[in-house]
Amino acid sequence: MAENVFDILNERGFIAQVTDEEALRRQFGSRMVTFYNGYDSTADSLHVGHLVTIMAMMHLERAGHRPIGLVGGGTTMIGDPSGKSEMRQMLSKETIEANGRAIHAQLNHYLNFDAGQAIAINNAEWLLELNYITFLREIGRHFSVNRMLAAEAYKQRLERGLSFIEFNYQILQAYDYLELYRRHGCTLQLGGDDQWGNLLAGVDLIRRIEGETVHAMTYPLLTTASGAKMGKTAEGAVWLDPNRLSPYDYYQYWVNCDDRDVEKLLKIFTFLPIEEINRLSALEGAEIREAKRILAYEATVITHGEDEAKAAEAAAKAAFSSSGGDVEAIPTTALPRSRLQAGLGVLEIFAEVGLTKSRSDARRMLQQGGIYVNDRRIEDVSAELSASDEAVEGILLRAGKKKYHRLVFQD
RNA sequence: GGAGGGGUGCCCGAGUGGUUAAAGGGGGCUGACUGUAAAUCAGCUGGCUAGGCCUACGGCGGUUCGAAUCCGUCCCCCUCCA
Repeated sequence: MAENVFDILNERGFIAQVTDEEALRRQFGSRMVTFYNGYDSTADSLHVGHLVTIMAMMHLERAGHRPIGLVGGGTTMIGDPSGKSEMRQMLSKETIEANGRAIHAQLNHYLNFDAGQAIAINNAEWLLELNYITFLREIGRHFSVNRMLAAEAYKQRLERGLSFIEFNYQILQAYDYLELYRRHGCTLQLGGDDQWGNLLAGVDLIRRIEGETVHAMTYPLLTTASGAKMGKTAEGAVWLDPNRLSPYDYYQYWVNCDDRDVEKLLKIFTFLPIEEINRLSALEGAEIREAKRILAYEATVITHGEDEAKAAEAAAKAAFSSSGGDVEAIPTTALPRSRLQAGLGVLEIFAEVGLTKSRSDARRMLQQGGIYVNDRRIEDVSAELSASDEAVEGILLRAGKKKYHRLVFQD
């Protein structure tokens, strides 16, 4: 008998709050559960912050349950105020639609929409055509403003101001759950812990209208050991779309994680067995890097596939270890050889390939000793690259300790 | 609609006519130490044709030799009243 997927999720740290642990556990053990997780269509790609939800859905799907990937084409028109300090900028309908399509395509990468196991759905389908008065009479009457105002999720906004449009978000999300319950027999909604209030609203609504008990479960909101939100860097989100963040950089994100986070990340972002994770987490000192390499590799396989993961790993090896590896997968820019022959300013090229934000930035970094060409530190601000710098593999540029870029030249 | 308060660099936040590319903190970056970790210490943190110029304190216009700082106007946000 296979292990109950609830226990798997619990053991791996996916569960923050559940409406009824035992009931849900029984459901998982006795029948196929249809569940959903919604995604705002605020961008055309998901990021690592969403990956927790995706991993949980994959676990559930593997256990034979049915995921619904809901894209919030309707709710994104409103904007969720939960835990936010300000109203989000309104997006155009066209943008929201395009984003929704992109997100579904991305989810299909992890879940089996095509195979018919998972269901892709967009709440624009029912929300956009709602009749205001009808909706208020049928759905709105079940919501207590008093209770909504008391909710933790709105606390911050009650101090700073909450517009009526946003105040409706929770109601619409609750209605989504009802709609999915009716259409697909969906009896479980998943979401981040900041969604707890929104999830419960749906559970309550279904109890009141349908007289049925359904469930809600939240994931913990992951933060890194240093306190930052998981999946955010100074440069922005860690995107899952390879066009927004290359597999190489994605791999680097994981391999650079804090020691203290390794165990947690392995449990959530890989499918490695717990025993293996325990072994890796027990490593100490420099050996933890081995665990990080495995984490980075496994996580990259899940999002970008085995080939890209291998390439990213080989590139990392080429850049960071003394032997072996493959420079091919280091981010590379091809330039006409004529530019090299004409003398290519170091500041110029660093800024051009994006290793530094600007020439000024490159100049600053150079003066601080952070600019390297072929692993030789450049001291002269006016230095230029010439044909003699070109090796078989091209020219390797490095900014600081970790950022590499390779130049190749074509006739 | 009325009264009051406010919009400053990635964020928070000082600054109320010149020495202000703008205190301080956070974040970020570089260097040292290391293990592509953390912590610590030091430096840096608008751009450029680089020691000179340009752009910057919500928008536009004005006063002035000179404005983030004064005046006008517009936009936006908050608080109280309606």
